[in-house]
Amino acid sequence: MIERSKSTDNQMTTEEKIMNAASLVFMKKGMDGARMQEIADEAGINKALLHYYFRNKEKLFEAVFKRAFDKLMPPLLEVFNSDIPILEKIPRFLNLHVTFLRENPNAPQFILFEIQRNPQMIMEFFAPLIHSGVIDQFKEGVQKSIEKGEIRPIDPIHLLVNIISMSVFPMVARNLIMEFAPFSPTEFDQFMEERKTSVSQFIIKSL
Amino acid sequence: MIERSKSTDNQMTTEEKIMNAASLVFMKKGMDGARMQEIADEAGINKALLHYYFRNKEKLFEAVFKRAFDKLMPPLLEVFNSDIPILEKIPRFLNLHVTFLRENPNAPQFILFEIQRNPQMIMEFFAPLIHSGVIDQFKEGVQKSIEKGEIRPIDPIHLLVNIISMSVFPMVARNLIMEFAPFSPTEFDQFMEERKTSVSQFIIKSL
DNA sequence: TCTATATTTGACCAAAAGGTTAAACTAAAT
DNA sequence: ATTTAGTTTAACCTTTTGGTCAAATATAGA
Repeated sequence: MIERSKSTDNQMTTEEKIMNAASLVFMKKGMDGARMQEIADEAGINKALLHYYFRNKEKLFEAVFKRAFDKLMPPLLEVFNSDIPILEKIPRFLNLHVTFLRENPNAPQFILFEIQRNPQMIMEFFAPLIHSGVIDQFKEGVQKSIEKGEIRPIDPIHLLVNIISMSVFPMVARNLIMEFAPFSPTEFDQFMEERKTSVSQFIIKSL
Repeated sequence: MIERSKSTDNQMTTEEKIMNAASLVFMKKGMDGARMQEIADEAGINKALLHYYFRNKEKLFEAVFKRAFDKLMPPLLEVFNSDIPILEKIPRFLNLHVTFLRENPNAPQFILFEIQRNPQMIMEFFAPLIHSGVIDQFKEGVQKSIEKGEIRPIDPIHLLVNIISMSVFPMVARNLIMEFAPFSPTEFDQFMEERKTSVSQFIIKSL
């Protein structure tokens, strides 16, 4: 009998196996669409074990969400919090972010959908980030660059939204783009790689 | 007793009431999260009536999806299919699209999520669009503009993805942006209105 | 080896949710 | 007024699904 390709590697602890399987299933199907049985199958264990390690679906989901969130945010902050000038921040951000997205293709869609499903969760996870002053720092950085004449006058929020949009959205619309372009998975991957420089140029040119 | 705010207007036919209620609930909760009972309540009718008009949840969902899709696509195509030069297409597209998005705030997220949930549906809905040659037409238009020296050399697909990203993504990340900016619903609305010109300028400047 | 603790399982359970049905109600046609 | 076709409902059924439990198995310490 042929082995199914599961998230089962014998060296992993059961808890890790569960987390990986849950991550896979939740990211693909969302909280509502995910089935505990499917997660158990994917982890190669019994369903009751899920409840042994994580009390219930909600708790398991939160653990998965938190892990995805904690993997996403640090590199993002690292760039925005640094003191390098805005024109250098942009290519650096795109590099880090596109790399992350390639390794976690379903993360953005997952986070965005769950935010809409349960907006209260935004508070819990994003509140500390919001109050850390990253945004204000970014705004100030842009303002200074404008005063120095390095870039044209532009609303910092619009600029920020533009940057995030162009790096995140293509991953969210991945399947759609692949159909329209049309791209094979490999070609799409290359497309995203190109965007590191392509989008950097695009933004810098417009400033 | 105070009347609840339902999708119930006495002049609507039952079928319309159901479609509107289903649209509301499906858009907010997605296929998996939506409950037939909730749709029935929202429409102010009995649950069995849903099955009388639409055989089952799947069929009802398809009807809702189709309606959303048919409302989204025509204006989009109208602009891209027209023969006006690319530099005029951009502001026109943004105008139409942002206006549509404001009236259907949950449509993009809804469509994107469901495409991921059931990729097969892409084919059914988007196939005719893809084979209509819109994309090739857009590519040619950009190429011509490049040759005429109207815009700098740029990969048309990257350009197209940039345009779509900057207009669609802010609506998908609506809740997030409102928290971060921070914006009230009214302010966010104004923000999107600003983007009609802001993004147009941003793109044109970069070309 | 024997005991105690942690892990894992198969069998169940109760609630939720989609779907069905037969009967009641309405409104138009004869 | 009666019939007929379309509409609406309350009650019910079945399947799915998250969750539980007692028993079995492995693991480590005395």
